[in-house]
Amino acid sequence: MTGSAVRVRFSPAPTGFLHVGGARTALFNFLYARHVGGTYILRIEDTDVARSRTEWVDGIQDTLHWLGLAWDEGPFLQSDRFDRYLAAAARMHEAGLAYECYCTEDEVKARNDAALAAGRTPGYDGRCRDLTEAERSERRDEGRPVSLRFRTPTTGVSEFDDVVRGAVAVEWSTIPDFIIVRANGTPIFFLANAVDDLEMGITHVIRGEDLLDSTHRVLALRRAMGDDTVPTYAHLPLIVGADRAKLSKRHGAVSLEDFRDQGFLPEALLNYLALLGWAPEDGAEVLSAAELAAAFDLDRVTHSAAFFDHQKLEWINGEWIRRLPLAELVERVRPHAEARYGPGLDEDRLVGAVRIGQERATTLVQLADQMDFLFVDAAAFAIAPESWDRVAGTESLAAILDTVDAHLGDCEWTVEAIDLRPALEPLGVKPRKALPAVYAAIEGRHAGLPLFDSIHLLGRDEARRRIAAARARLG
RNA sequence: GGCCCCGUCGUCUAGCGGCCCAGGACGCCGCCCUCUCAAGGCGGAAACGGCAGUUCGAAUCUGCUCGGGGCUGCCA
Repeated sequence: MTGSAVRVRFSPAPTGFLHVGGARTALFNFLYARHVGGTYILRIEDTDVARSRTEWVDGIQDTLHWLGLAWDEGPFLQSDRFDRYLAAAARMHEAGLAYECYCTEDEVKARNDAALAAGRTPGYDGRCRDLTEAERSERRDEGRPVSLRFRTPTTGVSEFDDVVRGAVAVEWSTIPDFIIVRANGTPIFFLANAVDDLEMGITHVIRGEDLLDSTHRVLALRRAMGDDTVPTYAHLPLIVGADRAKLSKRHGAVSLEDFRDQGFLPEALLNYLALLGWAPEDGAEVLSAAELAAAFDLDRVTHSAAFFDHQKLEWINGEWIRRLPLAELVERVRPHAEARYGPGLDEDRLVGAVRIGQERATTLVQLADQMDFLFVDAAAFAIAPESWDRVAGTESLAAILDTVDAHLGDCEWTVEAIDLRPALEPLGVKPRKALPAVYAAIEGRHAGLPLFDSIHLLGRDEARRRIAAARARLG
């Protein structure tokens, strides 16, 4: 598993559920590690104590496991490692690479707003950058909060090569000094990120493009720690919502758990997510995790933001439902069916329904819903009003139901013998005209699982009872 | 506002100077199959943002322009 020196990490902030953007990032890290035989690490970036929650730390891990994206090392919690970051920050301070800043958040914000209003470029104005020792002690005596701010270069260019973007360069003069330790004594993302990538020997940083600009600051921090090496960076195109804006917890993002609850298979989600921002050379669309890992490479990652297409996900999910062995599919459907109809379902009916539903299902939930007529209480069974409206006017309906009842009364109880078409032939009504009403009578809806199999699963008595009930509605 | 990134069918993409009057997939439309609905098969409509330039030749290279997005936080 760790045949190469490649070390990658997925490093989510536990400030919410895992959504498709985060899952895709985890997946690409996972696939790359598997492709090259490297190590895939999980690191929780919970430096923002106020917003991180342990339930999200657990939730993210659960979801990752469900997806099959188990990590080789970790999880490492940055909140367990604050001393390291703070020590690094202290060294930078001593070396003059960082300085104490006494500005309050509100003051900085007010000055930024003023700069913007005046048409000037916002960003920390360097007020505390070159304070004398006397000025510093004066501010400390005032009881002002003390944060540590990193001194960025004022001249020159910061440049690095990104696997998917190519060379990315920016003038240092456009990057203001930034906080590395908050006034409350906790470290900031840039610092923790730089320290950990270095200490954990991360060789490839694969993450969203929203972090592209922060790379310059992290690299500056690495150099401040005396390290001139640069890991390989690969910034993935963003996954956007219908408005083409970045997905986030407060903007259009959907929890991966919701997809699970909606009846999507992890195989399908993985498969679809892999196709958002990457495509295999041979153009294949339906691939297993192993096939994805074999074909995946960073140099085929695309450049532009992608819209999450729910319809294509549904299609892939159907493909995966069809590929699952029957017994396996039954186990995937079972929890959804039990959630609806209670535990201890009749096994023959469940397996039978899954068997006839497999070739037409798009989601596990849809499949579980379609078999409701087999599990709902006899007393609770009812024909959907819309369906009855559609079929109530069927030509010769009374005769059709009488004929069906008679046929079910004395035919051999096999799917082949139940076939209603020969019995209906004398009535001169086409099966496609006559049968929807029988579907409604038996399944409660005019379209659903194959009728003859459904009748077979239902059993002779209950099937006839339902036909009789429908017949009674005609008066 | 400043900086950075991106721009091929509705959507996801293939394409890396001639094989492209642009290929595949989802979706959509039509036909076939059919016990309903699906699934499946066949066919169809549908795109290189714009303008210059380089070149014998550009979706592919360059510039400009327009458009979209990201960052600009004591969030990550």
